[in-house]
Amino acid sequence: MDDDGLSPVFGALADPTRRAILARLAEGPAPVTELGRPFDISAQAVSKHLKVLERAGLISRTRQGQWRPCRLEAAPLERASGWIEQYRAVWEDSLGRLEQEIDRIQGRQDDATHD
Amino acid sequence: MDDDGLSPVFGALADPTRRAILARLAEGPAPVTELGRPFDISAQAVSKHLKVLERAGLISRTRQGQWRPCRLEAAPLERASGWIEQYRAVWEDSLGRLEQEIDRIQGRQDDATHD
DNA sequence: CGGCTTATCAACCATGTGGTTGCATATCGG
DNA sequence: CCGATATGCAACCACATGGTTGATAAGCCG
Repeated sequence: MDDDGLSPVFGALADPTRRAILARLAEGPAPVTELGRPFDISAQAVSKHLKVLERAGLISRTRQGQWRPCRLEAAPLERASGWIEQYRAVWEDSLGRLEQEIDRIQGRQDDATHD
Repeated sequence: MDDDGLSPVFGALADPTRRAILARLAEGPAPVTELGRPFDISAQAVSKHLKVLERAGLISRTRQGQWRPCRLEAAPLERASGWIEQYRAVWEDSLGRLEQEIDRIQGRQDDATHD
């Protein structure tokens, strides 16, 4: 199967808390406590979210005193975007063509019945 | 929380089988049996994948005789792409700037210690 | 050293996923 | 109506997720 590591990336993106964390991280690195502040969850839950993001390669963590600042790693986002962009033609142009195709096939069935 | 339904979409994308199904569907509608043919899984497993895709709004199913042809619905892909594209600047341009920022902060700490 | 903050690890629980098998249903085609 | 095909539903299993609480390690600061 063609898995260039996109599954963990999309999986990490499939959670609003993690998407919000990435949004915050886009403005610059931040330690765990600050990342979790907006959410009504424990620090441990935040830590688990970060682990998911890290396994997907979306963030990297360094040590700085007792803080572990997280940094956004955008490369996986670029690959994910590239995958979706394959379908840009579908939603921009070919979608109407596809629908017409279906109508054509269904129309042919109608012809066969009432003729 | 800002959840405009992107979580199910990314969740559906987080599986290589489902991504392959979408790839096949991009070429046109197809019934369940044909969608499952390339994979070494049961028809029921395919059906469950399709249910996940359907709940995410990525496909729609119609009835045509005993077949239930699936059709790709690209709108959620467009929204997902839009979300990721927010970060294009990060991986295209600002990434280096971000790294420099970190180096600057760390450098300032070094200054404080050895000065 | 002792205490505070930061952050992670471990165990637990409920739920979803990804697969299976078995059964039910619907439709075509004799 | 009967049988074959296409598809869905339900139950089950193993495992991951997303949350909790409790304990623990690592750093700062007094």
